[in-house]
Amino acid sequence: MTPALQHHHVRAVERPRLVVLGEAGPVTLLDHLRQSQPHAVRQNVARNLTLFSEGDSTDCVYVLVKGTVRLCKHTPGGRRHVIDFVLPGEVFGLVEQPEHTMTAEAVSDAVLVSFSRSQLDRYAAANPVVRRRILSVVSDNLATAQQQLLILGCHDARERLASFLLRLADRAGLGAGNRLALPMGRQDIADHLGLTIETVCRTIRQLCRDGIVSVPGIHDIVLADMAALSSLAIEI
Amino acid sequence: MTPALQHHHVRAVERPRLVVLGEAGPVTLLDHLRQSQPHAVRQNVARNLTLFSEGDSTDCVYVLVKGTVRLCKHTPGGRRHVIDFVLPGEVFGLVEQPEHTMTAEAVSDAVLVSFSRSQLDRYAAANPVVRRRILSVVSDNLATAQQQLLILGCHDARERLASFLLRLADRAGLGAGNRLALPMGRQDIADHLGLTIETVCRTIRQLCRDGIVSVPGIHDIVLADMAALSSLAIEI
DNA sequence: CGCTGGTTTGAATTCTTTCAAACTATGTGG
DNA sequence: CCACATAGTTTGAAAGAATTCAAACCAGCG
Repeated sequence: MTPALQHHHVRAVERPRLVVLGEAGPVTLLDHLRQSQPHAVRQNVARNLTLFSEGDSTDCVYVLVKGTVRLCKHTPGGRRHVIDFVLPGEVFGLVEQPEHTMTAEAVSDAVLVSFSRSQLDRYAAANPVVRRRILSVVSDNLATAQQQLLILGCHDARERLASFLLRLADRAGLGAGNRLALPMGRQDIADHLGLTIETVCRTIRQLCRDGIVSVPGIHDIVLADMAALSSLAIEI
Repeated sequence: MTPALQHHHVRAVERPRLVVLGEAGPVTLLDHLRQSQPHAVRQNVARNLTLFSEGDSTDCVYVLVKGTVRLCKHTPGGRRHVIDFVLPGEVFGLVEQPEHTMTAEAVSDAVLVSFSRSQLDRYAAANPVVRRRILSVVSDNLATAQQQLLILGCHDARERLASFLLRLADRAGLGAGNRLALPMGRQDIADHLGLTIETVCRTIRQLCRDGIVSVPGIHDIVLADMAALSSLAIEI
């Protein structure tokens, strides 16, 4: 796993962007992180491993290179809520508090790069553009959470699941034949949507019977009828 | 409505804080806003009036002085979700996007001060502390939204309502005899908690019968048994 | 006094949860 | 390579909860 390869992987997952001819400076926060901390630690984590827990000090910022991560909150009563899933190319763990407010766990085997938070802060202090990127990330997280509030406000399971699938497809992109990877388990989806695992199963099955999706494998779903799915989901 | 009076009102709603003897500089974002824009416009808005809508340009930042405001998202399908309520002393409308993503409406007759966004940005450009305050506000909004995700993840109405009441009590403070003002209507609460208005009514009634709360007036609720309410709510 | 907007109650329906059991895939050890 | 154990998923049936629809109620107001 050479640095060059690592470099490639980190960039490969980025969203397409306009390329400025001649000089393409750092644009995303990830660009800036890579530029200012070229020797950041890259690590492989196995499925179900905890990356950090609620209460841990926020001394690192992470970028997911490969795999999927879930961000959870646990209640004293032993319940769990999955606030969000992290997809490759996304920054996570960037919190404006001394301690993490969520737990991050690998949904599947994952590869990530961890950057020093204090170093980022020093870099940002001298660089207005980086500050704006940091604010953008937090602001995007806020927008995402508010979008999710809308989904959880839906009264029925079909609507929540349809919305979830569409949002995931939008973020992760669709494969050939509208195939979408579902790396997370059914329980993860349930805890993300405020449902039980049984309801998630039954609702997926229902969408299947209605010909709206098909499920070639547990961790794959084909969005056969996007129009029907969209009309089912909460419109944004 | 003299400037002095306005000054008094704006400060009166602030959270208690330690007073530094001799020199008490600006601490909160509100302090900074007031200091940098001493002639900001103060306005009265009547119940149900819209302050700004989704899509409006974000050229102002607001501070609520009196009354209550709801922040909603509307779907093309005609549904509405109340993302949050704004209480006196709180900043709202501070969004890192060119357009508002929510609609703000007065729940009850309200008084607010609007500050110029561009002026704030210029001020922040030269003042690291103000930048940090702005980031704090956005970050706090994020924490609030994620807390609300936890509440909406609850499978039953009692739990959501109990959590809502406790959170409101925590933010607004309790009056004599654990009295809490509920300026918003039942439909607002329903749209905030992902329930129907009927379920909200019935659940409040149920809490009443169980002696956990009492309802002297539609817009007042007495949290009689805080312990029971806490054990009912989702523990944080 | 009667309207109007908002709230509360009732009864039936629909949906979700719960609990239990069967099933499937995956990995381990023989 | 197969049998078995395990974790996770799916299905079924019954119970419980929320929604829907309808109607009654209530408070503020012209």
